[in-house]
Amino acid sequence: MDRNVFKIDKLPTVRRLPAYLHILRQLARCDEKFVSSAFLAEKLNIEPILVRKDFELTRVAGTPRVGYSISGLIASIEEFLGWGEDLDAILVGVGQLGASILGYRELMDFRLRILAGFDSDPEKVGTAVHGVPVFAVTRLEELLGRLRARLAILTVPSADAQNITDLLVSSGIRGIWNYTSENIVVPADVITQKEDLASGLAVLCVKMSRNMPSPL
Amino acid sequence: MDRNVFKIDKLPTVRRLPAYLHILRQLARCDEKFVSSAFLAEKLNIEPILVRKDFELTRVAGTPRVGYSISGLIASIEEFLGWGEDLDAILVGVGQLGASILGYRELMDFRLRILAGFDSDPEKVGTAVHGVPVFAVTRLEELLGRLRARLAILTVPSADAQNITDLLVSSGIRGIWNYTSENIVVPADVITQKEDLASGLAVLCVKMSRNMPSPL
DNA sequence: TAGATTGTTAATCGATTAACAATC
DNA sequence: TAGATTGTTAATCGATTAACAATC
Repeated sequence: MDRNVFKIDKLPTVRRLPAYLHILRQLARCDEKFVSSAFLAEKLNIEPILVRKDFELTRVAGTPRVGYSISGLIASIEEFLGWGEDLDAILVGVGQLGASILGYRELMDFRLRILAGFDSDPEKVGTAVHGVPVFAVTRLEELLGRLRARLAILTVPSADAQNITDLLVSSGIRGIWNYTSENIVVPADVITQKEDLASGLAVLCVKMSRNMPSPL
Repeated sequence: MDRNVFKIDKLPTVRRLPAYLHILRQLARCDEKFVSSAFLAEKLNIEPILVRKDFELTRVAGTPRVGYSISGLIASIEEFLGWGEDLDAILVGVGQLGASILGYRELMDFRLRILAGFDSDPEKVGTAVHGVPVFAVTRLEELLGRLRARLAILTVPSADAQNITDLLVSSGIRGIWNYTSENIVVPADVITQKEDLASGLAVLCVKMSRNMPSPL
């Protein structure tokens, strides 16, 4: 089963870490110093013990009766996720979705730095979207040699997904954040993460139908 | 623990169903009639037995040696998700993200029908984005009385998330698909589904750091 | 028939929850 | 001190995987 070399454990925990980080930063902005697992659990609708278990993974220690140091937690989580330093990326496909990602302030909170956008539309080439310069997709290989980004955000039309993926891989990209609806194929040493909006909608629909006998 | 009344089981299965659906429709378009669990498993990088277990939930039956009927599977999955009929929704916050959702063809495949957009920007009010009319957010309550949509897509700035949520809830919305980075608070009988881009990025980052000793 | 694929039943694995001792 | 909160250890729960019988 080596097709999934990158199966990491504690995946549910990793998925929750950014949510903690978001709340912790809000608290830090309000000059709070300590927070309890119960407080965070309440916010995220989970159990306090789960919060403590999650923090165990990041090796942060709390103080009985006081809680966890907010700044300590932020540092530990960032450290664990590798979000302490800028994460350089490029984005391919500057359509409406691509543009909205370029303008998504939250991602900058996580020190994701999108160095360049690429698009095949000559109208877009040469412009800047949310301050990010857009280049022709034909220059991908050339520019990736210079930019040293290892991560690519894929927001092209589904039909182009695999072609562009192949190009990204041969240009040295090691991770692809896939926003298309295609299941792209990559060599074993390249990592992909598929962002699937439909799965969230499915969960919502099933919950709603469980909730109401007649869904309309 | 009644705050999570809508904890459904088989959640991982539900999350995978749209991915099956997507592949099945591609196959149907190619006039394929049957598919094996092994084929689908290969596509999604999971185990064949997991595919069969998932299908068990939708009560679809396969035929030994032949596989599953593609049209039968599509029907069963749609039936299970309640995607056999149009799912009426509204969208609040016609910014770049909101607009990209309005233009997202894939969602129409799932029969999600966005009846109206709402925005506070007078420039946008009265226009149509991807064919969807945009109304003033002040008319939310009034129009929701008429539209009979039960689902709202929330793409407003984080700062407005809770206010708009309260308005949606008091206007009769039963489910909120939350694209903001806020953890919105709703009454126990309203369902929310938070779409968290950061958690996908976290998984990707952790996988990449596991992969490469030095991440750059 | 022989062989491929489903479907069932049991085993394993991992995530969450519970209980409670430690501790500030 | 007493009480609140962490952290540890064990129990439970659910999801995935394995084994193999059923079946077309």
